[in-house]
Amino acid sequence: MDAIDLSLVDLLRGNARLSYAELARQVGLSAPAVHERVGKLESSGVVRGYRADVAPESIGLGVTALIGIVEDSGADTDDMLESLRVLPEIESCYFMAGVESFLLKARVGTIAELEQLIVRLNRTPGVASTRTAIALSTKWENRPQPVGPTAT
Amino acid sequence: MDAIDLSLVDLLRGNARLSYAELARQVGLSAPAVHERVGKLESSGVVRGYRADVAPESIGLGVTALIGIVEDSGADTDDMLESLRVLPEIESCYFMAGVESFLLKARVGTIAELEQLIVRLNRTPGVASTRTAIALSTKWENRPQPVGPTAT
DNA sequence: ACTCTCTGTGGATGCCATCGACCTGAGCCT
DNA sequence: AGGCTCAGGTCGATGGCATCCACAGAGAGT
Repeated sequence: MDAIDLSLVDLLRGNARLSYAELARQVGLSAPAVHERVGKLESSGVVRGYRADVAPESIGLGVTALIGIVEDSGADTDDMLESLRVLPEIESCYFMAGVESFLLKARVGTIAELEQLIVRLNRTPGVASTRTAIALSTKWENRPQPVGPTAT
Repeated sequence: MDAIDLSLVDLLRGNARLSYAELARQVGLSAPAVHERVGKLESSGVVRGYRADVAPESIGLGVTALIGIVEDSGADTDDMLESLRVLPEIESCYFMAGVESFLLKARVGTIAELEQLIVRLNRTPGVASTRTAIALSTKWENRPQPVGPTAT
């Protein structure tokens, strides 16, 4: 991970569809060299994938909620994780310090679906209680912070 | 937004670097037709961009925190938003229902940097108080939920 | 029925991805 | 010092892809 790798990562976080030729121009290497570097970044796990950033409301996912979960004493955390993982509405799952062991970001189409999700969560073995906060609007999300030599 | 557009969105959320030719094969259209559809999805704002998904710890952002912000009574929400927007550590910002007006997801390299960020937030005009929860680990994040005709 | 529009196909062309051969400099052993 | 080795680069070739253009067919409105 030298400075050129960081530049490549930064460029691809800004636009994942840049061609290798364009990346090569930006970092001052040849296209095959960039191809090899990006391949190594992928296989070493630095770059996990490439995702289109889609406006959620335009695909029928207009409701965003953040849900904290308090575990039962004696609950098996791994089992709980598996129960959470199969719920597609849960887009993110953090294991937290604090009373609430998990913090979930969930996205659904309607409040009714959110209600169903919460009911299902409360029925899940190991869940003692949940606390749901609804996002009225998303100001921004997953903004990539520049990581390289910001000022050039 | 017909079924083919939804398939394209799903495919690109899974792998943003798929070629138009490959997308065309998947949805059963010609490459130029797919090119035009994707172009329209982009210019209509459905597809906002394409991002490489990078393991944050590998670029020196190993600490994730979620920060709730309680506004001063009489604070100007728009001004606050601008103050938050300039802080690059804040990757996501939701305007919430509830006592805490904002919920931020911040990513920094060290706990010391997190401390500095919290101090800065508490000094920001309009901020009455903050509440920070640290993520011990990220189980998954921004998992794209399938949207199209899931079972085919 | 005519025609307008929208969305598709097929063909042509130039750029890009990708492979293989070869080059170069750093580090290290003798 | 001299030379081995290897990581990581350049260059050139080739086949596939992006992208432009001309044109075709389905529906809607008149």
